[in-house]
Amino acid sequence: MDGFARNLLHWFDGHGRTQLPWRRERSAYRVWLSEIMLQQTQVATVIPYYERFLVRFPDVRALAAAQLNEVLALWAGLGYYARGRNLHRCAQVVVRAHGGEFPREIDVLTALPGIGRSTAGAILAFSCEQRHPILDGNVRRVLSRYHAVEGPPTARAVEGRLWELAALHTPAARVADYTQAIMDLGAMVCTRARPHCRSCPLAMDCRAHHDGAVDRYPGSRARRQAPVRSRCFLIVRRDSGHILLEARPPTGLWGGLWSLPETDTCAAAETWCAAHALPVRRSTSWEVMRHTFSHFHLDMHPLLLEIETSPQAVMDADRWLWYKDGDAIEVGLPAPVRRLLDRLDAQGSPETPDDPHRALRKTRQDR
DNA sequence: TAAACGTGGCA
DNA sequence: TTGCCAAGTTT
Repeated sequence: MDGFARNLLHWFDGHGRTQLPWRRERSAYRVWLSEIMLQQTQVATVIPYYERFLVRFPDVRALAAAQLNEVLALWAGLGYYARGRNLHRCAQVVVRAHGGEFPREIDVLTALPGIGRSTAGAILAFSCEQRHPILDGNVRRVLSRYHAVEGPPTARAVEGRLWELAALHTPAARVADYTQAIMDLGAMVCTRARPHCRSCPLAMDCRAHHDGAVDRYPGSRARRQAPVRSRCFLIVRRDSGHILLEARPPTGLWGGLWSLPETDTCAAAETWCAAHALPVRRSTSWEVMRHTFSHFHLDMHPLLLEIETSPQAVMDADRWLWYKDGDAIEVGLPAPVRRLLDRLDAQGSPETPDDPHRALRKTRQDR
């Protein structure tokens, strides 16, 4: 064990996070579930989802036996829904092809849906003390500072060097503690902004700290300008308060979730209603709501359509659903759609803005 | 290989 | 307000 790991473990024994839910019982199933949820997602966000999943799906067989729709409904709000779809697929593969036990070989594990190199390493390190490196945002930050690794983290050479360093430092003994320790250090001490180098157990040998250039690492990644997509979302409401939902395609944005019917423009929405024989009694265009994703801005143009009761159109239960909050239906709603419906409940029929630009400003101030 | 994939926290 | 990014993987 090198000095890096020794100092880190010593710090961990006094300062490590011990209260995380997935640290209590380290079955492969629980470690796997937590690792998938934690991909690109902050710890505080994951905790309530993790607890709910464990109650509903106490083991991998329960998860494999569930409907994808229910899994995605429980996943709704976490984001990156391919993780939810892969989670379900992976559970079924584990049950069908591996007798309900997660494989202990890293190559077999990595071949499972949703499990890459880092997640596979974490599962084996935490659940059975196998010596494998991980490379997440924390480890990337700690190592790139400690060794003053230059360059954008996505660059191939940088990526390879960081994996190399991660493998070099990972000890044979106490692998689980070490893996937790380096993530805890990244989350609590070697933070992105204003790291606490005074209380860092590695500061003595940290090249970035020695050079007084901690904020140069990791290097910044190149960003593209986010394009703007403009879409019209139909809030088709019946007198009973039920809202028409449409099943989204199984892949892509919000894949597998339910959302409001979507068209390019509000004008197209009228065509859409005619095509589906929806007798519209009143329509009200709402203020523009801009939602920013990782790669683009979505300008949502909500259009409220109040319709006569019991339309005969839109009857395909696989694709369409009349939904009212409180129904005992498993529905996964994307967060922006959820917010839209919440606002509708809160203020009833929204008023038509007379100035779209003012409306946009107003919306953005609300957020 | 680069782009796609959600959401929320923070400075 | 805006940009960055968090327990990354897939195509």
